Amino acid sequence: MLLTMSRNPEEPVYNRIEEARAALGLSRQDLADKTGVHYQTIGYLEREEYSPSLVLAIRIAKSLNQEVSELFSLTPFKKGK
Amino acid sequence: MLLTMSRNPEEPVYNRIEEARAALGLSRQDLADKTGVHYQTIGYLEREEYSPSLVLAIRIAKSLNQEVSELFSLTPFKKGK
DNA sequence: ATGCTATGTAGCATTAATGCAACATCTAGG
DNA sequence: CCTAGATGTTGCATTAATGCTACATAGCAT
Repeated sequence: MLLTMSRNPEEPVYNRIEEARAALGLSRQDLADKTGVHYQTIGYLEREEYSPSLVLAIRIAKSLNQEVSELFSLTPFKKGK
Repeated sequence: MLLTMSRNPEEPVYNRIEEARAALGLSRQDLADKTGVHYQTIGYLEREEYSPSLVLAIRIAKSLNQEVSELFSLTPFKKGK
């Protein structure tokens, strides 16, 4: 089909993907490859322009050796790990 | 828009929603109300006709006093709790 | 039997998540 | 300076997730 203007849903999910990814020295492309998604998708998630599906969240957590609950939250994360 | 025939995605997520819900003596309608979704949505999830968004998974886990990882998995659950 | 509750099934509308492509920008190296 | 890599931005197509409505069925009451 055509149209729609997604980007920026009403229900954001906070995440620490960028920190966790940087801690492992991975580029977005690297993480995208490990996870099996487009590298832009990682970017959108890090910028919190939309929230992932549960499957994607689980796969990303696995790629980063983290628990889903450590990486994603409905409430903002505190600064620092 | 129109059309589409969702139901039954390519990537299922296994879950224990039904068991956890029953353990608390809640009907689907009860859980749907607590979670803020349509009661049919709970049914689709229990029958694994599609997998939830991350936000919904988190909210459901919270409604059932469970961890996301205890309730959802990319691999099938063993029988019994 | 009648009725009520829980559940399954089917369709359709709307919106979000994802892929992908084409750019722009910025920075680190050579 | 030039180039390459990483990241941000915009647009559009496709598909999944969700809401909602309606109806069927099965069980359990009264």
